Amino acid sequence: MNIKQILAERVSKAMVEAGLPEGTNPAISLSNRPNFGDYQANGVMGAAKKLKTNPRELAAKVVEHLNLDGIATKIELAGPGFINIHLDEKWLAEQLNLVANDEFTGVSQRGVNADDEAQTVVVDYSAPNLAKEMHVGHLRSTIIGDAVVRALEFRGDKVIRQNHMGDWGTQFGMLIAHLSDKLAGDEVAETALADLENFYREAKIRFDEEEGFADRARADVVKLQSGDAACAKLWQQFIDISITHSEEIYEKLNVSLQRSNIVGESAYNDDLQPVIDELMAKEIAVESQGAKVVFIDEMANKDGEPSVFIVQKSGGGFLYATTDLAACRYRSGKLGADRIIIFTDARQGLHFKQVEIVARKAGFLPENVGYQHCPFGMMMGDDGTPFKTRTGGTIKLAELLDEAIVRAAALIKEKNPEISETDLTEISKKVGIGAVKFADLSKNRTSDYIFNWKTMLSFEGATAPYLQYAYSRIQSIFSKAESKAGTVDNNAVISILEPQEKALALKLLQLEDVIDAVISECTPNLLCNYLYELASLYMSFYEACPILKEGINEDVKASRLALCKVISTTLKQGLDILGIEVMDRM
RNA sequence: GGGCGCGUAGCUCAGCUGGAUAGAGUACCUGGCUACGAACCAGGCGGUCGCAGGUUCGACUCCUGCCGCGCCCA
Repeated sequence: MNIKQILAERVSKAMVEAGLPEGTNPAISLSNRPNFGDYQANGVMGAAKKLKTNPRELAAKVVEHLNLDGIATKIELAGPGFINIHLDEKWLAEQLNLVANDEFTGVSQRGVNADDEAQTVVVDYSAPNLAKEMHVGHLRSTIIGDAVVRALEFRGDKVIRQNHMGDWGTQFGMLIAHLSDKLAGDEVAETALADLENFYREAKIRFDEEEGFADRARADVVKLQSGDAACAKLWQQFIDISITHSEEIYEKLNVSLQRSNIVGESAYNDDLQPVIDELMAKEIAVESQGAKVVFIDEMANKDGEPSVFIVQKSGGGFLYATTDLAACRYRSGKLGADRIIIFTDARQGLHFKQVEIVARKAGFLPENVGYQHCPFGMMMGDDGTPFKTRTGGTIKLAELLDEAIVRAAALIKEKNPEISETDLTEISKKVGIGAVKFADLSKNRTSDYIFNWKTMLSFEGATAPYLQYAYSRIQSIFSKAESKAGTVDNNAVISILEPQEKALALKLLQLEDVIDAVISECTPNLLCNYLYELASLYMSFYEACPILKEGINEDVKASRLALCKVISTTLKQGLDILGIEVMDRM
C-alpha cells in the first residue's frame, strides 16, 4: 500500500496522454497546507520548462486526462501548474481497513511480485575494535545498521549481517604479551580482561616505558602472524572474552547481531596474498618504491596525478585496503550479494571510494552489485570540537546505557510509586535504552554527532518514551474497554469522522513509503520522524475524539477502537524496526 | 597544498529528485487534570536559512566566489 506510488502511476499516465514524454517524473509529494489538498503533483512545471511551453496550460491538459475516480474527490489546478489532489475519505477508510487486516500493516513484501524482487543484502555494521571496550562512538554504526537491517527484512529482502570486528593488527602483540604475563601470575583470563580499557592502558604503558616489553610485543605479532600456536591461543582467548563484552552490549541495546555474524578482519588473512596476486596479474596494482600500489586515474588531481592506493606495504605487510578488497570479493562472490552496505564514520569516505574503484576494476565487485558506504558524522563534544572526556578518555557505552536505565527508573518510580520491582526493572530498561537509541537514530545520519548526556537521556518531547507512552495509552484503553464490555471487536469497520481521524488515516497509509525511503538511503531518522508524527497525531486524536466516555455511539466507539488497533500495531512494528521495545504500562 | 562534509529559531535538530506563507522539539509565556494515563494537549513568543553573486516563473535546496568549523589525503 503506497498512496504516493498509486498517484504517481495515475499522474504519469495522464502526463503521457497529455503529450509529455514517457518517464517524466510526476513529483508527487504531500501537500504542505490543508487547502492545497492531501497530495500534490508538481512534475508538470519542470516538464513544461524543458519543453518550453506554458506550465499552466500543460497542467490543465494533464488534469483533463487524470483519472482518480473513487480515489479523489477533487483535483484542482493551482498557481503556475500545481495539481492539488483531495483524497476521498471513503477511499482512505477502505484502504485503512485493508491495512488493519494485513499482517504487515500494509507494507508489501518483496519477492511476491516479479517487478519487486527480493535482494540479498550484505550489511556491514558495528565493527568494534576488540582491543578495547565499546564506547559511545560505536553506537551509531551499531544501531543505525541494525535499524536498516530490520527495515530491509521487514520489506522482504534477505539480509546477511557482517560484523567486521577489528581483531587483528600490531596492537594485539602488546595485548597478548601482557595477557601472557597475567596468566603466568596465576590470574584467570576472564578476570584479567574484565576491564578492557584498563588492560589496554596497562599494556600501553608497559609498551612505552618498560625495558624490553615493546620488543617482546613486536616479536609476538610476528609469531602470531606466522601461526605460532601459543600466541594463537592467547589471541583466541583475548578475542573470545572481548567478544563477550560486545555481546553484552548488543543484548542490552536490543541489537540483533549474533556471534555467528562476526567475520572479523582476521577472517580474511588467507585471502590477502591471493588478492594482491590477482591485482598484480591483472596489472591493476604495480610495484612502486617496494610497495604494491594502485594508481587511480579516476581520482586524479588537477595536475593529472592519480590518487595512490597502497595495497601492500614495502615490508610485505597488508593494510585495511587489502582486507576491504578481500571482503568485497567474499561478499559478492561467496555470499552472493546484490547489494553491500557499510556503516562506518565519515572519515573513511575516501578509503571506501578507493576500495570500490579498485574492486570494480579487479572484478571483485561486478557492475550489478551495489556498493554503498553509508557514512555518519563523528562524535563531537558540547563545545563542537572532537569529543573527549575531561580526562581525555572516552565514555564507555556500557556506562552510558546503565546511566540511562538508572535515570529512567527514577522517573518511572516518581510517576508511579506503587510499581513493583520486577516491572520497574523491565520498564526502566526499555525506556532508558529506547531514549538513548531514539536520540541517536532520529538525527540525520550524515551530520556530526554532538554527544550530550542531557539530550541523550531526555524523556520529554520527541523521544522514545513519548512513543512508548502513546503505545501504552492505547493498551490502557484496550484493557479498559475489555473490562467494561468483555471483549473488543478488532474487526470493526473504521470510518473517518473527525479531522484527527483523517490525519491518522493518511499517516498510517504512508508506512511503506517511509520504509522504502529508509531502505534506499539508509536513513532510519525518516522512520523516527514518521513514528513521532504518528504518535503526535494520536495524542491529538486522544484529546479530541472520546472513545469510552459516556454517550459515544457504539459504531463510533468500535471504529475508534479499531483505529487504535492499527495505530498500536504500526507503532509497535515501527519501533521494533528501530530496535525499541514497547510495554503495556509504564 | 589537494579533496570531502558542515553552517537553518537562544539550544538540539527536520526540511524528500528545485515548489506555494521554512518546520519540530526544547527553553520561555498563557490556558487545560474530580477527566479513556498531564512522560500529555491547545495556543503564544522566537528566522536577513554563514556572506555575496548567478541560473529561473520559483532557490534552504542547483552553480561560482568568499568567511568560519570539522575531517581525510600528502
